[in-house]
Parts: sequence; structure tokens; C-alpha cells
Amino acid sequence: MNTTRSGRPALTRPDGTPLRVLVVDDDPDLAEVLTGALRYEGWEVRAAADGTAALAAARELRPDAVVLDVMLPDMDGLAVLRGLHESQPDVCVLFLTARDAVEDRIAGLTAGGDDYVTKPFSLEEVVARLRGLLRRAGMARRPEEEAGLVVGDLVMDEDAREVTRSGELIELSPTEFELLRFLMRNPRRVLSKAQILDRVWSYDFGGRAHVVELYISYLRKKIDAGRAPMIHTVRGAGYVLKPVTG
Amino acid sequence: MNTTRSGRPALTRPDGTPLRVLVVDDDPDLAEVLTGALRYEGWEVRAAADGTAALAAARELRPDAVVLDVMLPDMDGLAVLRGLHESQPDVCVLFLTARDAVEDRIAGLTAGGDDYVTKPFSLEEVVARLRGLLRRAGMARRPEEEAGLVVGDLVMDEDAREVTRSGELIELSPTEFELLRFLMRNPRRVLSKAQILDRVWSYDFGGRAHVVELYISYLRKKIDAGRAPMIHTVRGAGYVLKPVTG
DNA sequence: CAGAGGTCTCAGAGACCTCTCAGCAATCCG
DNA sequence: CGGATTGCTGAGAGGTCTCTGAGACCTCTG
Repeated sequence: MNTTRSGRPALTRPDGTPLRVLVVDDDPDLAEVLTGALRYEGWEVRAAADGTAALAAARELRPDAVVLDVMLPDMDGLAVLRGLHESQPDVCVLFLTARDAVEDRIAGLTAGGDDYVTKPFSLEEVVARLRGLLRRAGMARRPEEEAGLVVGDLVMDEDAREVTRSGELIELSPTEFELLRFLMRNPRRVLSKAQILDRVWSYDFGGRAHVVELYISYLRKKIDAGRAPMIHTVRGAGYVLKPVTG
Repeated sequence: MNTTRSGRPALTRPDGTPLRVLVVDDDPDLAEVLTGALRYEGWEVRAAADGTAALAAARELRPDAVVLDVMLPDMDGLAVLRGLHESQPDVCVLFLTARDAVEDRIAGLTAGGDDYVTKPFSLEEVVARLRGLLRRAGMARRPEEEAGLVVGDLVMDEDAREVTRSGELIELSPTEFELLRFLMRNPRRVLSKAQILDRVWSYDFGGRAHVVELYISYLRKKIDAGRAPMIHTVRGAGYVLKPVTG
């Protein structure tokens, strides 16, 4: 079976082969980081630096999804989108856009059910959106019936952005939600603060690992409050999320 | 079968041939020590002193993993990573970084599931991380089904950093954990204090072999406390870890 | 424009870890 | 048997890691 590099079973195409994703961004560092993160999901990834290369690569790779920067040196987002749909009408597209980009442009781009994230983004968010797109488009098969993320009595519904523990609803801020999602996708594994920063915070975040401690502290107050703790500190190594019994 | 120089069966590629590792560091002494330690694991190792040489060597050797200093004279870490992934998308990378390098944050480098250790490091830690990376990436086949490290009723889960004896959880500090890992990877074999010092303590540690005695003492209190002892002193030679009956 | 919620920095308190020192115990050897 | 050697462990200094509260800054909303 196809698996992620973390050992977890991967989201695959309906026939069980790896999902194919094309990353299009003219910043090579960003493209590299994105590529790495998506490969980590167990997907087959290729990168292109401009619209022309993107269209050529798409024709060859026939990707299930494209991660597309709307500001490319040679073509604008809508043109690339048109070109993509010409060769593959069903492809899912996740747009990357600057925060200050004119909002209604985006509105037009996402009309076809596609989605977008604004720069600077966190990798966890990009991966989550892409998974959402692919699932909704029926292009991906879930490894199991994984109705939501479940660790012990802690349950996360990603679509509804709802978290419950023992059936009790817990309200989380956006950052708290992302952090918990990352923890829940890696249960029983110690995650270092650097790993967490790289995944949950946006790539241009200059701050220290200290924020991680802070947000872990917030999560504990909401999730572990008065209950048997699920979030554990491993001094000198990082944090683990574990079901209560073991 | 491929074996380590210590006689233990080696972690191999899926086809049983030795894993191939490329070491990239511009400090020749450090590169030598690393190369030696990895060869000792039964792996095929090659060294390169800068980014250009590394990429050339990678193209030729096609390594399963690369140990990569992020501070190279000619290229930055992300650029080397990009070059590596161009020729080998699936290669695992373990980064070496200075502790005082723009604190804690290895911006994006660990995003793809890769890992890092900070200098000064212990060889045991480098080897352990590399093994972890390779296992998770599905690039390595374990010699046996070695679900975790097991010696008698003593069990270590390296991912969760958890140790149990007879099912009872034992809490260990980072150094205690490393020391025990080394012992458990070499059961029934007498390890000298010098060997332990070289493996478990970082290469720039100036202290005496006395710390080893101290930490063995700590471990005994936690692991052997009130039970049949597993850690034995071999006077004039070192220490052995053995299952109780043997 | 005021208020609310969210994010992050700062700084202090406290817990924990590592290692040195020193004295004692066990073992070895003449 | 007695001295020398080797190993064990308690006490404690110093440093590091972690947690938490207070507050500044920002954005969004009414």
C-alpha cells in the first residue's frame, strides 16, 4: 500500500496509485518546501517555475491537482487555469495568492470549486486544503473510512472545523486548530518544536520556538482542562499527543 | 546477509543490499568520524566537502540518505536540497546545524519529513535519526520485525520516546534515553566506558568517563529498581545489558 | 471609533538536567 | 591482610528548558 513518509497510510487515487500533484511557483525555495511537504504526504510531485513550463508539465504528468501561484512571470492565473482545463477539465487547483491581492479576482478563480490560500501560508494549511479539494472532487480515496481525525476521545471534524472531547465541543482559534490538527495527524509520535514551527506556522515566520510552547499551553487549557492529559511534554525533545490509556 | 561490523544484522535496502549514505561536511575531521560511524552500521558511505561535490557524488552514488551540513562554503542548505531532489526525489536528508544558528528554526528544512540534529551531536543520535528517517520513508528493511527495541521485558518505542519494563512506563531524561538506546542496540555485549562516551556523548565533550558511571547508576535506579537486574558491571571492561534469564 | 478576539513578545518563576566533587563500597593483588 | 584500584552514589552548583501571566499590536466588526 502507498504510504506517507510518516508511515501513515496516504490519501490515494481511486485505483490506489499515488496522487499526482504539480507545484507552480517562481520562487525556487518556496517551490522546494511545498514539494517536500507534498511528497511527505505520499504523493507524486513535480514543480514548474512559470506558466509555460506548468502547462507542458501538466500535459505530461496529467496531475490530479495543481498548486498554482497566481502571480507568475509569464502568464496570469486565469490564463494558466484556462490552459490547464483545456487538457484536463477535471483537475483541482489550489491557488496561492498574496494577501493584498484584489479579492474579487480570487472569487472568479475559485468559481469552479477550486480553493486558495493566501501567502504567507502554513504547510499544514496547504496540505489540508488540497486534501479537502481532492476528496470533494472524488479524486481521492481515503485510506480507511477515517470519517474525521480521532485520537482517543478527541475528535476533529476538519470540514466543520469542530473539535470535541468526550462529545463536548471545544472552541479553538485558527492557530490552535492548526496545531491540534498537526498533533492529531501524528499521534504517539514526539514532534519537535522545530517540526511544529515548520508545519503549523507560515514559512516566513521569524519568531522563536517560544510560540509553540505558548500555543501548547493554550491547547492544554482547552483540551486537557480537568481531564486526564493527552498532550505530554517530552523534555528536550518536543511534544506528543496520546490517547489517555497509553 | 549484510551485517554491521558489530555483528548485528544491518538495516538494509529492500533488496537486501547495503544502504547508501552520502556525508556532506566541510570539516574533514567531522566527516571522517561520521563516515566511520555510518560504515559501522553496515552502510555504504561516501563523503563530500561542499555542495557542488555533494551533488556530483549524489548523481553517481544515488544514495538513500544524505547527512548534510547546512553551512557549506559554496551553497546554502535549501539550494543543495533542491539539487538533490532534482536527481532523486525520494532521498532522505538529515541536516547538521549549529546550535546558535538563527535559533531553533531550520526554516522549512524539516517540512518534507526530513530531520536535523544540532552540533555538537552524539553519534548515537545521528545514527538513530537516520535510521528513523529511512524506516519511515520505507527505504529500509528492518533485519527482523523489530517493532521497537526489545531486550527481555524491556521495550523502547523510539518514535514516542517511551520505555517500559514489564509494561510499566519508565521516564527517562534525554541522556538516560540515549544511553539506554545504545545499550539496547548492543545487548549481551560488553561496552567499555570509552565506547559509550564516544557514542552517547557529543564529540566535543571534555569530561571524564566518570559521567558514564553516573548515568549507569541513574539508569539502574529507574530500570532495575526492585527487579532482577539487567545492567551488569564487568569490572575492568565495561557494562552489559542482558535479559534476566540469559 | 470603540471593543473583541487573536497573535506574539517579554520576563520571571520554577522544574529539571547535567556534571563535579567527594566519600564510601567492592574488588583485586601482592 | 592491607593497600591500591575500580566502581557506586549522595549532595549540590550551575545551567537549561518549560510554563505562564501581562501586555502590546493588529485586524475585524458593529
